[in-house]
Amino acid sequence: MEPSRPSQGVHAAPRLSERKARILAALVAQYIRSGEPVGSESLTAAAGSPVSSATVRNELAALEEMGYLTQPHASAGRVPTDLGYRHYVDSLPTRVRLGESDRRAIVGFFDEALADVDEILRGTTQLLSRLTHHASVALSRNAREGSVMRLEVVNLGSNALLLVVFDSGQVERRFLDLPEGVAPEEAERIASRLGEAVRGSTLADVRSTASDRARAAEDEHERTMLSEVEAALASLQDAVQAEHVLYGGVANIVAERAFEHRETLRQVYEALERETEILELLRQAAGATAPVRVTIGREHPAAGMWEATMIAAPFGAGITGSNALGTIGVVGPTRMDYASAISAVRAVADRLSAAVRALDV
Amino acid sequence: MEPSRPSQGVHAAPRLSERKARILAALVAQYIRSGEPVGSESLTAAAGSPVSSATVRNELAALEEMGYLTQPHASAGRVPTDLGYRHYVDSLPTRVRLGESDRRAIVGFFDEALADVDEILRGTTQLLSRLTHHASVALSRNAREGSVMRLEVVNLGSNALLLVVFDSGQVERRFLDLPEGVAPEEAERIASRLGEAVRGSTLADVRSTASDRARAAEDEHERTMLSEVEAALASLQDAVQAEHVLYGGVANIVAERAFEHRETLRQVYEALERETEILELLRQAAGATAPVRVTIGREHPAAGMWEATMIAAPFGAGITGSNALGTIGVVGPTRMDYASAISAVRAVADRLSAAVRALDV
DNA sequence: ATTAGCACTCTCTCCGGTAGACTGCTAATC
DNA sequence: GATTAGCAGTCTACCGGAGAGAGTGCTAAT
Repeated sequence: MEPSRPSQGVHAAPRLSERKARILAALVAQYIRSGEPVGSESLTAAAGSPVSSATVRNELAALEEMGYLTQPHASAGRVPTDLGYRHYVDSLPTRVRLGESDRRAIVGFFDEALADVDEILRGTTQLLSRLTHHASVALSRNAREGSVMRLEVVNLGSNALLLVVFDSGQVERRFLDLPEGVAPEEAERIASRLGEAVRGSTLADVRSTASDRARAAEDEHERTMLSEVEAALASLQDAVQAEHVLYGGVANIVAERAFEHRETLRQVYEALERETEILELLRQAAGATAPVRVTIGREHPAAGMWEATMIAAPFGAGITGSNALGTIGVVGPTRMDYASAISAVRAVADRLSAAVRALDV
Repeated sequence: MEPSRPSQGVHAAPRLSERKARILAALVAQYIRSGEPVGSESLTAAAGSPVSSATVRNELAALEEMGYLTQPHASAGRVPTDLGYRHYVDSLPTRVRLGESDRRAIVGFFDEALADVDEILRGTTQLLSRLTHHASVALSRNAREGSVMRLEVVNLGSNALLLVVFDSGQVERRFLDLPEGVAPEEAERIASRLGEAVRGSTLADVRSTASDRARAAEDEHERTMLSEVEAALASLQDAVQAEHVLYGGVANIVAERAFEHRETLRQVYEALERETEILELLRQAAGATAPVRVTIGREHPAAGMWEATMIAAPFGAGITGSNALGTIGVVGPTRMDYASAISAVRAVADRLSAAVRALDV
């Protein structure tokens, strides 16, 4: 395995002739359906006007030369490369109609009023997995990047809790040791005063304000209390990992016949578990303006995903775009039914956007 | 596969003779090590005073008759049944010393002060997976069973958020529509007044109090607001699923050589994903007084786990026992290294208990 | 009760042979 | 020049048989 990066192949992908494009598309479609290498014979009808298998063979040889196809072995049919899939996906019609039963499943799911955002997202991954028979992933916007709407201290008896409420509605919490001699009520008052002063600021600003105030405070209780709060905010700020990917339907990966080798399977599970690369892709999809982002095989930065494809779509973006609330997607083998997977992801993302908007605004 | 339940086998497990027990233990240990069916020849040394292979064969035949062993085929060595593993596990010494490097890894992990409870638990599953090379699971006590320490309404601009803080420090939230004409400040006041009144009650009590007060309220704002709150609490109370299992190291399952068949693998992943049975076992372990609970093969209620073993240990219980803060555990093939897996789970649970205590009290 | 010995059974692996599926190439054709 | 028929060549997948190896159960002797 050489670490070659995508679409920068040696062959600069010259525009394909009409016929080559047709043949390539037909081959990819058939390979996706059957999983078997495709021979020239079965493509004679695909080239517009019917041609002989010998002609198809010439075209196939050319497409292989250009990097769109390979052969498992010398006397076998052709199989698409990642570049072949890429061409296929890029030439897919932008809008594919969803099957009626799928459409109904999606509408039905979002009709049931689920109240909690996280729970909706979790359910959405399950929905998406059922629809596509692939593993699905979801990421919601990082709370810590939003602005702080409230600080609250809650006395729990043996210790106290600092709550930080963000404008997204997310809540982070840290345990606090109340300083010796500070009454819980006083602690609560100090925290909420700070909270009112910083309402709408970023976490970093809140922290530095807390630090400033702690230094400036004349009252000793206030000083120690504020530095406690600052310490908690600091720990919040540089927590090991702020956000986590939600997974659904990961059992589908092992059921995937296209992941033939055990080792491939292992690598995919490991990549999913490592999270970093998946996170990266999901974040990119959230930032992009495109409705879906498809990452195929070696286009993945992580070697463990080189046999896999990820389809990701942002949700909850306003008309302004690019400020999505999060991203959902599916992960499956490069040999997947792109048309239906892409439309399922898009449709679910659309509905999810509507559902979140209804809940949130 | 017949749905036979464990240790209620036809053979009522009569006490094994000293020699049978020795042979069985040696066989299980060797099978765990090698993964190959064990022949009589390699057990001649195991029976206390050395005996011939023929004698061992007689004993093996008897053990098979009693249900502790089987043969993959007529002329192969013996392999333990679930009952065989059960006997082996039950006769394992209660305390096995952990390897020095493992011990250091555990201590090292908990030395790094992690601030958030969920994050610690998440990290703990990863630690446990690294130590045992199995998938690990964790469950923390259901917040909704605790008592409510605070109700808080936070105005987010476009809508409002109801926070419910429990004595465990867990926080649940629901979006609220502020009733027409109710000022955010007023809403906050109404909620916090309710919160003060019900401090320490269960969620159900809080809800019924909210409902009572809504009915009794004279002020219209207060009435509508309180019924909003009650609706939110209701949705909290019967949320689809209150608690979720945390998973770590699930890639280890596919790496497990003992899960030879793809289908077995799939079933295990599905069982993990379905969560219900895993939850059930983890809850049972949390309630039990035993330091670890081992569930082997067909002892599992879920058929998908019939080839797997789960080792679970509660953590965070006081000296009173039975009120654990949660449970951690590992899931692997029935053919696993029980001695080291059990001691790893116990050791991690112990340290985790200490860490949580330090954080919380 | 234990053991030596032996016949028997079952699996696993290797091997050669064959059928089948495609290809690439050449030479003829449009 | 593009297309096509025909054909030789290649590679895989599958099958059946042979033989080695491992381990058992049984019998008869100790």
